Amino acid sequence: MFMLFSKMFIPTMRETPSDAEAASHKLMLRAGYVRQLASGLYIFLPLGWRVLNRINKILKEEMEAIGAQEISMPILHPAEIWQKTGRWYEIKDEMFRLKDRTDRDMCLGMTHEEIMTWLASREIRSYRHLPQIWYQIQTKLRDEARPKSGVLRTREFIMKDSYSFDMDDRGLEKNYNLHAKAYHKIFERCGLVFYQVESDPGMMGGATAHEFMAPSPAGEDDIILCNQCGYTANIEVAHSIPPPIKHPDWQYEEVHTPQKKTVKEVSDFLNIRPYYFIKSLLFIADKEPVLALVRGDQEFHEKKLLKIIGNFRQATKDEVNSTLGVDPGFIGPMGHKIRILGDLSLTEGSYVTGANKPDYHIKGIMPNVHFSAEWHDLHVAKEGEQCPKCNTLIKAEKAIEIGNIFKLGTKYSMPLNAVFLDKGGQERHIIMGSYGIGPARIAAAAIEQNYDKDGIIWPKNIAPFDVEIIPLSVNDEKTIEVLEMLYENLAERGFEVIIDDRDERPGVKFKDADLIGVPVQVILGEKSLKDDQIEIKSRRTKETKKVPVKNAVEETIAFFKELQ
RNA sequence: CGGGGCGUGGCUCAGCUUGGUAGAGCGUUCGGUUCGGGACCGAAAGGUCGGAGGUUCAAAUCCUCUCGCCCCGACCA
Repeated sequence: MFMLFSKMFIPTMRETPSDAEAASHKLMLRAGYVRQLASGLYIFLPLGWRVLNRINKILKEEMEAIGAQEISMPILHPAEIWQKTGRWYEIKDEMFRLKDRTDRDMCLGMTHEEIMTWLASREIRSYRHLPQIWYQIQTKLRDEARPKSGVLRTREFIMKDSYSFDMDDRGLEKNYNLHAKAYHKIFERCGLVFYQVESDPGMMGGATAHEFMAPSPAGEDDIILCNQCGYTANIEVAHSIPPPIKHPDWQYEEVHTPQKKTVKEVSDFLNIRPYYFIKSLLFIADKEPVLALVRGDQEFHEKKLLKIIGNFRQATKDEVNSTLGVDPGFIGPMGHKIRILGDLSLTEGSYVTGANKPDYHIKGIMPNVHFSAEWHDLHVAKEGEQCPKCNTLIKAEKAIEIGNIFKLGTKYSMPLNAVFLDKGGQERHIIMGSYGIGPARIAAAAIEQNYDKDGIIWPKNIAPFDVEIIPLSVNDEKTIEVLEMLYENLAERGFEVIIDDRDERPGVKFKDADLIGVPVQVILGEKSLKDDQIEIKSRRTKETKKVPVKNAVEETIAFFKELQ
């Protein structure tokens, strides 16, 4: 297969549109892959669509390889099904809602757990029908609060989503692991650097979830990594052991700290390091006040507390006063009757904390001596702390979420009554899993991880073309002769080739070729052709190899095969 | 939703403070010279200055409202 540059719609730009920030966003615009229609809505131009299709082809191959069957679901859904699972009410502005002409409530699909489960509930009757894996590559719509970074976060996007249906947890475990393995193959084939990390199942429900993360400064997520034992987790669930500290032999005493409220202020004032402090934060959970404690050098982790006590909010200044009898800034954990939760790093030692009276702090307070608390992990893990599994120093990185896998259990099969009869004739709920991948995010992540000042450097399996042939002169007879020989042979051998047949100056063609990022460039110049040679150039390294015309096809293929 | 920024030919931007003929570079079209890393010369087309209202003899410029887009945060099924 070959295409002519002059006939294709590839609107490259010399300058970067001013509202692009992320490298992938800038380059996809400049190189003519996408155009923006409105906030969070993107048009994929021929090159961009080719890339997505190549990614989708890989997705399909790996899904079929684990026995998944492709289907296609509507993106317009009746409200009732979403009402049955409760998500119609739980999800707020992020769901696009509308009514049909008969005033029936409808919504646009943000994901397809409900509809897939609905189908299973109607069609699956017996254990003999299980297990099943159904998948689709389908448009999703979410009215994102903040679309950003080009195609990384959009309101309409394509997603590969698959769903597994099993009779029991063992079956789910198997399908979950099959998906994890398939995902590893997919992201490897797409040429990405990635990690599988522990993640928060969130509103998807279920106990276990992992995310696949492509490290990149453009990413929205923070992940924690341990190079030693391989522990990886999203910061939302990551554990860590803060650096241990040596505790001084303080006497329990009040110290005067006029107007000093924050840890930093008191720390500077008393000349005591922040990690010797206990930070006390008051929250209101279902009307019950809860005091949360973290070490002074630690950041309090809201989601971790949420999982323990359920919904809560920060207490107002007045509530702090009426509950604890003191203004924020001078709170200490001693002498209160309310529920107290403390971070695990505080279980022993001697600390500084608020004295529960204005302008005073307590030095020498000891957990489990001067106060008691329920101990939980309540802090945000950060770089420089220790791995919870092997004590090695951990690293933090930003990453793009390119895929996720969830064990759903019966979260959807219960409300939608998706049941089957087991061997014993017993009616049981289907055990489900759901698994997503965002192809556009793969493309963007691939660019974020592979570009230079001149443009995109595609991993070879997802590039829009394998080879770009650049005849420097389109009026030279010998050039045309070699060109035809080359592309016909390459196309015959299954390569996808683009030919820059435009009557442009060489500089323009080189610039565009680098910008577009096809991994192999074959340059046909009159000078080299005089010696019966052509040039094969790597987009990534810019290294050029001259080879005789008679070996051009084989050499080009060999060159391509050696690339990543 | 909170905070910040920006809307002027297709793209990047100047002009706005201090109201008075709407500009530049790139791109596009035509002609010519060029031709191995975004060439050069000449000519031309192309703009309701995001929109509405107001102030004024006069508004891209000042005021009010509004819409859109980007960034930070919150949110993210």
